[in-house]
Amino acid sequence: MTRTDSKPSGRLPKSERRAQVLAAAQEVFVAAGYHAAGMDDIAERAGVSKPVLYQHFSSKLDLYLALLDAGIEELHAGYAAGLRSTSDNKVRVQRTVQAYFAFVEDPQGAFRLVFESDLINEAAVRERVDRADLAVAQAIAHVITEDTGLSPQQALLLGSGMLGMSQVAARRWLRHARTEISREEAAELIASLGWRGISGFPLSHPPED
Amino acid sequence: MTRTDSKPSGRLPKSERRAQVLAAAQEVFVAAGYHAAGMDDIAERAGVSKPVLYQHFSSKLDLYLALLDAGIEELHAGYAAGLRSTSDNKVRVQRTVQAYFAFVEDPQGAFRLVFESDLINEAAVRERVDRADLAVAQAIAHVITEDTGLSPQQALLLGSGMLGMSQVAARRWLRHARTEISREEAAELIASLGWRGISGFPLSHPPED
DNA sequence: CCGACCGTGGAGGTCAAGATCGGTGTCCAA
DNA sequence: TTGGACACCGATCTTGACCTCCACGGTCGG
Repeated sequence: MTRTDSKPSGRLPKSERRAQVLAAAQEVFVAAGYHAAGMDDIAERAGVSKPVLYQHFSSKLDLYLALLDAGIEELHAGYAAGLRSTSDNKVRVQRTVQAYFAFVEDPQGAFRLVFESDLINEAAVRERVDRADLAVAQAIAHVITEDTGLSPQQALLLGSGMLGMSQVAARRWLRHARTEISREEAAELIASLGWRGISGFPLSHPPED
Repeated sequence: MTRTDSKPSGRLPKSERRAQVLAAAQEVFVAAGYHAAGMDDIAERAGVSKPVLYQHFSSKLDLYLALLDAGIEELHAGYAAGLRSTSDNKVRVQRTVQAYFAFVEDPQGAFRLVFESDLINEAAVRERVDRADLAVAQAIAHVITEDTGLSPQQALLLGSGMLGMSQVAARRWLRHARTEISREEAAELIASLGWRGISGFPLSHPPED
């Protein structure tokens, strides 16, 4: 019985141990937020000691940023697939909103790191979240400019409005309406709200001074 | 000239001194966030000593909650006035969105405490923000149920979508589009987005425009 | 004129949490 | 089998921030 591969606390390859630490850190950060989370908690959750944490990540912030990047990438992959799946802008909006709801429903809770981070004052975090939001808003703005004659600035503002609509509604649905309304129905409702709002704009928008 | 009332550091009535402390604390919290702000900074900013802080507020959290409550009340007063100013639901939506943009533009920056708090994990903070959001969403949901045949749950979800739309768009406008688009135009754009979205739902009254 | 009092100011205590060092067990190779 | 080296763990250090104690100056009553 010299083999102890199945033992969770045994020696693991570096990448596997790193993934384990990341998973544990995500659980703790999601449950408690950045500031309330302790490296002790993360180490205990991962079943390793604190020095092992610092063998993989140079600091608490580094660990958090790795998880934040993964979460943003997860969200990006979700809506990007929806955008490329069709050229029908209405369906594109539906897919994007669906992606937000799916992201929020993810059992790992990565949305807490992207949408509800308590480290938003940190420049690195703020910058990444801003960039992610801008990408989504621009994607929606692109859809808008195809269907309306609004200026890029106006379209981008509307895009951020659509983004906020999806984000906040998805979070409210998850917390307060998940048992009453299915994910698909909720997303469809919000997508209808957004699409009707967008498609109501005139094709040629005269600037009103 | 025995009285030195005009001297800032002199004796002040308790309420006035408290207001001064609150103003200084708001500046520091808005600029740095809760965690990065120090009681030393607040005391220095207010021109008082730390014991004076603790004569007025029992803890840092207490001080923050006082400011958060004031900010929420400011937002509430803004949109509540707009809702009562008319019975035209379209105008109500416009006024509500305008209130969000005005709140975000407030030079004291109270919106940072309500919309971008880095203490959102604290139960007291989360509860107050949730309650404030729910109030707005319910107010909008009431408007929605008047014009559509949606269920209360559906209307509340749409209301939170409208809320998020206004909130996120207002923040983006403040940070990235303030010089290009006026506040009124931006708010009108978002209000149009939301109103067209709402009025497009079935069983709605025919649009007057 | 003088003494007592009250509020201010700066220095310090405490504690939590992030970031590291000696000891140890285990695995591999000759 | 056995020696060596590597990776891990308990215990520790330090920093930083929230929260109170000793000396000082101005004011009011006798």
